Amino acid sequence: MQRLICHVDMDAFFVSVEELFDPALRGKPVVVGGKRDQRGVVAAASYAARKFGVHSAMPLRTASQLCPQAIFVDGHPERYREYSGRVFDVLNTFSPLVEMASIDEAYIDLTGTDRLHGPPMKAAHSLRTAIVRATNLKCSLGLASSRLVAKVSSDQAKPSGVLYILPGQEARFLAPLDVRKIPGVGKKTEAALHKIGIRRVGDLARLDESFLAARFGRWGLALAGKARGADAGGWFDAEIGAHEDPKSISHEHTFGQDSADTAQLETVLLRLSEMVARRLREHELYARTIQLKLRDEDFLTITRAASLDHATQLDREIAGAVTRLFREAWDGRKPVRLLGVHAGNLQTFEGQMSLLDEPETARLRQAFRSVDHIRNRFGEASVSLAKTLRAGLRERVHENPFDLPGKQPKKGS
DNA sequence: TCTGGGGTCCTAGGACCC
DNA sequence: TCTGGGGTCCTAGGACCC
Repeated sequence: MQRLICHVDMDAFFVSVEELFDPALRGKPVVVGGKRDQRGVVAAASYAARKFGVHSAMPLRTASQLCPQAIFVDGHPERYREYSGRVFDVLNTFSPLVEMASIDEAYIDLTGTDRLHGPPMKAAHSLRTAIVRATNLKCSLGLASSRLVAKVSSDQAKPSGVLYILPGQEARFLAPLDVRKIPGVGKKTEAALHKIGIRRVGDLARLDESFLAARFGRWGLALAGKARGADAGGWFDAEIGAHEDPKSISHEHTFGQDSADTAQLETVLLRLSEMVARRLREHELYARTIQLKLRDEDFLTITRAASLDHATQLDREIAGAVTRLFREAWDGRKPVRLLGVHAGNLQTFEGQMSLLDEPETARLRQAFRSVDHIRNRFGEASVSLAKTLRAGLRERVHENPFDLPGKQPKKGS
């Protein structure tokens, strides 16, 4: 069956939500992200502000210079989450296959829903009407046979439009667009492509795959696929709405003023560690690798990581690890602009428990190493011996109620 | 211009193992 | 020891997205 993916993108989301809470903002140049003289960047700008060249990710101070009459407001994440949830609920009434890709955009799989919702354009308009009714917010919709093309087409439909790319027309739709329109092509890749004379997606599609692969590595290969409209690998291929645990959890803080006050810096690290630990517990995840991020007054940024001998979700252990890293990494003189705490190598409960049982896992690992060693030295003749050993060990493993089947260590070489 | 905070994925070198 | 070729894990950094 022909896949039909719809990408929903809320228009000027943060600004529009703020306008709901303060209608006086409507039509005015509005910048969401903080005060005009604060350290920080623009999270969202109203269309009136964009006319002055203000755009998201721009420093607030720059935005203030470009558009002195702009109204600067703080962001309200709780409000955005609330409205994001409403959008999700609406989409969920159209199809169970819904995925919020970020706070203001979603994918919905409408494959095979024409009996229910009518043809693609009709379905899209019903969707948009339902969203407006539930939120009073505008959005743009892109429909296509892949996530990639759906996303690009919703962008082309802005503001407040609907665009459907017919199956088979993907490459024709993409060809005249700037390469920058392809998700994943940022400033650097764009510059690299411009350097070799490639400006539009069509130029990219004409290139040899092997040339792109040689020039841009694995990413080049994906790029070639994308230029032709394919969901080239990774997340783009995944089923819509598949739940996935986060791969990392982090918090960071930029100081209002750079600081070289050890006590203050370590207090912030402690607080960030607590925030990370709390979120780990919320997700019921355990981190094995703790990473410090440190940015100095010259904006020089380093990261230092340490892997623990067991995974944790405890404030104390995370703070301890990150403080050790900090004391090694910071000379105590250069003022610090930013500190961050990052938890990676995340494990679920089961993985965590088998690791807790340390002498047992150490013995197991040792045993498997011996098995592999025997196999390497004595070849095929030893296979049955290895099998027997494994079977025996699996029994032992099962005795541990927290260790689930299928969790044995990986085979050696 | 003076550069947030939360993520994902990729690369590359080195340690270590067999 | 002049020296191979898998593989995994760890760490650091960077591009990119919203």
